[in-house]
Amino acid sequence: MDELKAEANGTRRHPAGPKSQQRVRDILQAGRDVFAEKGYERATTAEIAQRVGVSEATVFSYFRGKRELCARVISEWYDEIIAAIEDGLPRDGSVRQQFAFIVRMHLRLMLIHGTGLCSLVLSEGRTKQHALGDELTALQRRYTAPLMRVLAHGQQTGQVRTDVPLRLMRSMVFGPMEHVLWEATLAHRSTDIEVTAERLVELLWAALQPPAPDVAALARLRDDMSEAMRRYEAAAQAKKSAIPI
Amino acid sequence: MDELKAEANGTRRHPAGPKSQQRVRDILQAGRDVFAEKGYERATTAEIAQRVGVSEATVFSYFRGKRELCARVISEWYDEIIAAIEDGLPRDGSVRQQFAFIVRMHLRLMLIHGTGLCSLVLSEGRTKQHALGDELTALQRRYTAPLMRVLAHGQQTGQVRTDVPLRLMRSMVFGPMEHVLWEATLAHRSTDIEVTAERLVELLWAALQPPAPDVAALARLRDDMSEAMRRYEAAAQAKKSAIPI
Amino acid sequence: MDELKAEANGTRRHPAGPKSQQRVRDILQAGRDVFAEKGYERATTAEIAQRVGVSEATVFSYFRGKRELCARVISEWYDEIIAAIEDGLPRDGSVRQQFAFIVRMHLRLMLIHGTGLCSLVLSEGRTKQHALGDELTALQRRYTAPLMRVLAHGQQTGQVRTDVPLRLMRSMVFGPMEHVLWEATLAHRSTDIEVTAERLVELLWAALQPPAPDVAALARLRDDMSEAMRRYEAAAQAKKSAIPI
Amino acid sequence: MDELKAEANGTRRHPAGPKSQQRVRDILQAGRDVFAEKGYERATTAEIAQRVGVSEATVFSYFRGKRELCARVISEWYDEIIAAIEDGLPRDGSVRQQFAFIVRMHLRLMLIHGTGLCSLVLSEGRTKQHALGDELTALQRRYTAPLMRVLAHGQQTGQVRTDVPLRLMRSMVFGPMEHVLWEATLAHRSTDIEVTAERLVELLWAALQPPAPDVAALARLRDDMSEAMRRYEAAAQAKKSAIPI
DNA sequence: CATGAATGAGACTTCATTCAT
DNA sequence: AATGAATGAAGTCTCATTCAT
Repeated sequence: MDELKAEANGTRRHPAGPKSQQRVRDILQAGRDVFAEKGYERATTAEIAQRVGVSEATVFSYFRGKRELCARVISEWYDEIIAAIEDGLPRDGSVRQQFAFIVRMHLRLMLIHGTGLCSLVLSEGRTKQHALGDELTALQRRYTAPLMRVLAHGQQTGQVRTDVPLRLMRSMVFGPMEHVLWEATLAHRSTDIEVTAERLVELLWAALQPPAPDVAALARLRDDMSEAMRRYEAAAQAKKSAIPI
Repeated sequence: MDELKAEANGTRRHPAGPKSQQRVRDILQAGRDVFAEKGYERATTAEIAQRVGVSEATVFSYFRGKRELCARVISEWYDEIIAAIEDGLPRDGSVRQQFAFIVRMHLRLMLIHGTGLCSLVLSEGRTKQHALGDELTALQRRYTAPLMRVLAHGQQTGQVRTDVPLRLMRSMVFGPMEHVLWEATLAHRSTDIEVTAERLVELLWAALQPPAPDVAALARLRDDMSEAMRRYEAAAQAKKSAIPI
Repeated sequence: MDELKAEANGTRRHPAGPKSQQRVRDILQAGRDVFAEKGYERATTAEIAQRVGVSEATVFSYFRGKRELCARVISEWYDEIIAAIEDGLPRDGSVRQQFAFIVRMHLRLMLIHGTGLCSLVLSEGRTKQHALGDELTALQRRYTAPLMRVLAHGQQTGQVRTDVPLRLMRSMVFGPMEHVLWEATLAHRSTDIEVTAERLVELLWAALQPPAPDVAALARLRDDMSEAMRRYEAAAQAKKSAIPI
Repeated sequence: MDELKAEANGTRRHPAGPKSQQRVRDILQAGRDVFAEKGYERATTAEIAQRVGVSEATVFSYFRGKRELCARVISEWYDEIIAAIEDGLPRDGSVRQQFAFIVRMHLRLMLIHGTGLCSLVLSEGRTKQHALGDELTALQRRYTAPLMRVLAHGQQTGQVRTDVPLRLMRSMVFGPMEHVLWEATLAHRSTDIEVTAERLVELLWAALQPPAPDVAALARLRDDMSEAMRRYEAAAQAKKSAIPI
């Protein structure tokens, strides 16, 4: 991100005066809003400039172009969110506590700015030929790093299962969160995000725990039995009513 | 979907000749590809026409416009996927088998056409004022319906936890799948999707099970079963040797 | 018009079978409706074809193109209207009666088909480079011929003034009629066209009569006097109130 | 009109710089020419831009679109013509003088820009669903207001007949003028518009006068006047010769 | 520094018209 | 005789981007 900043701010025109820095912040803020609301394609530099109250040309004198501005918006946002999680992480807490913290913070932080940014990242991040590609990947790695560390630590202490690749577990954690966030935006129904967060932690934690092989197998056995019995009973019932004689 | 079809074909110019139908199919195919690759905004009617090998005007004589074409692409794709899942679902299988089937099929079907369509739906579906909005919602409901039924059935038979809203469980299931799919596309590393599917099923199933199963009771059940089986087998064996014919 | 018909019907493809003639009539009818409703530019061959219930290609096999069709529509319409006036004109009536008949018929006939055709002629007739130019001029001459004859006759018998070019009198007659027709269409207020016609006849007839030089001059004198008196009185009044002493 | 102006300028991009205003004027001028020549539909933004010597994009940065430009053209033109008539109207003149002034000015002003604008207004004004509809109606009312006032005044002073609705008289006046203007444009023959104007005034005035003036009474009035004048002149003459200094 | 002004490139869309069948 | 199918040409409009002032 630092090299991004340098690139954006230095290659163009403006020395790093304090006024200049404020301008950059204003533009980034407006850009964040507009990109989040409209998505990359539908956002226009005109609207961003207008929200800042400057001319389009000014925007282009601080940023090389729309794409760079978008890249900066995304990276700033990632920075904030990463900092918030890294700073707040209860280092002395249990693995489960740390895990819960991350999930909770993620959901909270995302919803502060609506899910626009989130899906911006997801949609635009996917596009190849988008120049952002590399930096974005780096950011995403940094972003998921805290969770990865927690999970790895959990594996070492036997609290997290080791029979599944970490990458899959990451999907297992972030996937539902994104999904929940989308639903929260789509449905105007104001989901109680705190309640949802706690439930999600519980569900996820259940999935992440080492399989108590016995119990799981037993449960499976019970389920199979149960199914078999039900099917038998249904069949018996059918026969009875079908053949009254 | 049927009214979509009617709307698209016929209102414009071409009666339902056989050649006409083929053209429609060709355009839909090209549209699917391009929309999937580029997303709605970056896709151009020019490129779609060019891939079919016709002029843009031809495309517009079969579909009212870019948006309608996109809507048709999405709905056709949903139709396929829904049909595949509804038709293939093992109705006599256990809840777990059905669940596993859905997850597996989902991952497979999505990857046939790349993740483009998937994220197209997600990105475009999110945008309000997109006119597609309503039909899309309906399709998504139909799409997730099988899973919802399976989960609900599982809850009735005590195999799926009831302490969490179904909606959250849906996010819990589809979220990771989407995430996995994105990773699969992003990283060119060809993940073995079948293996991943099995692992995902296991993780998810663990999350969905009722919490705190009574281990002791389960063990007792198992023992009773075991005993019963053994007795049965012994009896069978005895019979077999008694009646060689 | 006859050469138009020949041109349209012969140069293309269709021999003059009775079926073919019916087709031509149908298309002309639909064309009349659409051109009248939409104006030349906004009318589309597609809509015309659709109203007839044939394909666009069929329309083009009977008429060389949109422009020719429009020309035919206009000329047919002129034919009708001219015939109606020529046939109905009371040859034994007085000049005033004949004049009144023409005005009345004009207003009636125009309103049968709405003012669309009327303004179509006026708008499109004006456009140079419209190919219709020449034929249209000829038609308009034929169209106004009855009126011109009546007026000329009136001049010979001393019932119509001779101090004004016939051309100007034509404008004097047709101008108000067109204006009235436009107002009738614009305002949905259903003007009683018959009453308006009678009033118009009276106004126009007054204008067309030879100036009884004495009377006119006298009237003018009276008006001037009247004005002078009023001004004087106003001035006196002002003075009185201004200078109370 | 003012809200039109505000709407057009400013909402798009350019603040009201001096250069900007000139551009607006240039574009309006070119727009006026092109719309007048071609009519609304056949006019193209490309041609307008080309005549100004700028790119199409520039035109669209000053006006929201073709329609708004056309609306502005029409309203500017109306403004000019209304101002010219309102400013020049001889307020102290007789009713006939005022009437003659309006007719003369109308014909002159219209011909300055050809009849294109005139028929543009008439053709486009007629089209329903044209968005211009409302503003246009208002403008037309303002435009005909001076004439209406003069006629009403004439009615009060007995110089204009009262047995016919004002609306019909308006058609009676504007109708022939439009017709004359069209003929003037169609026929390249350069009509002497001043002569025509005077003749038209005479014809129209004849139509507007109260019917059946009492010739006898008028003659008596004239004789009285005449006698009075003669007496006055004789007296004046006497005085003049009596007091030579 | 900031911006007013301009624009090239390209998007979607419409429609009269042609032609093989 | 009729038409299904296709399209070239053109139109309106949008927007990121540049540059002289």
